[in-house]
Amino acid sequence: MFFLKELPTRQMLETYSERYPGMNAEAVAEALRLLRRGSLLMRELDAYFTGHTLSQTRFLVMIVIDRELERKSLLASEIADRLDISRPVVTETVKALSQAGLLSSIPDPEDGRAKRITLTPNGQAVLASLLPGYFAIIADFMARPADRTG
Amino acid sequence: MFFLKELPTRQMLETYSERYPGMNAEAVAEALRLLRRGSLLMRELDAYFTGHTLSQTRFLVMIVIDRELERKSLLASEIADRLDISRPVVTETVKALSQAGLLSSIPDPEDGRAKRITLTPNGQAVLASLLPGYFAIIADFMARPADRTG
DNA sequence: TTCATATAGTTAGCATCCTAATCATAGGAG
DNA sequence: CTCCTATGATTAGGATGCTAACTATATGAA
Repeated sequence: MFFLKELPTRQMLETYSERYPGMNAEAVAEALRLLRRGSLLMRELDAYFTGHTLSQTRFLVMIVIDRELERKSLLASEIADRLDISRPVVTETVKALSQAGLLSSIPDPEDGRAKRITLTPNGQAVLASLLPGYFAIIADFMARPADRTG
Repeated sequence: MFFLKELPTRQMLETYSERYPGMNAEAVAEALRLLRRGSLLMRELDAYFTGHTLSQTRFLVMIVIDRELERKSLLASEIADRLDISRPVVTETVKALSQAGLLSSIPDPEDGRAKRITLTPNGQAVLASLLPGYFAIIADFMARPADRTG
């Protein structure tokens, strides 16, 4: 998260730019807007999931399983790959979601080390119930002018 | 952080769009690109600061003090406001930076509750030494095409 | 002056993420 | 078959963020 509220003014960046000749003031300004805007959207989504006893990561874990077309299950390592998060986080997230009855994991019959993780019917229902609100937050956020996003 | 690696294809979003009529597929696609790109840049910056015994937040705390034009010091609450982070985080960050000799905080003579936090000369030097690399990472990142950012 | 309320900062406790180390199974070279 | 290495998953420990509750000081109304 990057929440610098008042981004540097153009003039401040020019000043830095004189001190640090290699720097590209326009690229920096654009990057800071990107970071700020992304963080604000993330904060809104986090609040949404927290309000539903979930988290961004737990939601995304369910999403990547749900969106598999030819398979019903993923291995923990596959989830970690698709989400670009560390494996311990997957372990912990799957444990929590399983306890909540949203996922189930069964030993892989073809690989004694692996577990196949699937959405339970309840998990599918919860995911389906969350998506409209998720899309609504995004649509609302993207419709706001960038400088009014915060 | 939001690290969904393979963003949904246009077709998948269309499919969701049929299931969830309120959703704006284009806005969602753009939002996901924003989140992914922002997260990747943040990850690169985090790695940079970690490699210099710092963190994004510690760096930003120094930045907002440094960029005050008319004042040399800020209160913890002012830092929290400018960075949009919680006060306990400021407390902890200032403590760590003070122990590292980069900040100093003295009791405010006009308000017995407050502390005035300033950059030490060493803090200014460290900040100055970090900025070129910081700007270089940003410039490099922004120069890469968006679909090759990861 | 006195008390209620607001504000500055800290502490405590929780959530979430990471890396490094560990355990168990797979799979291939010999 | 046996051993070495690779891979799936977990555990342990640390960093960083948050909210809620607390302490101390300030401020203003009665």
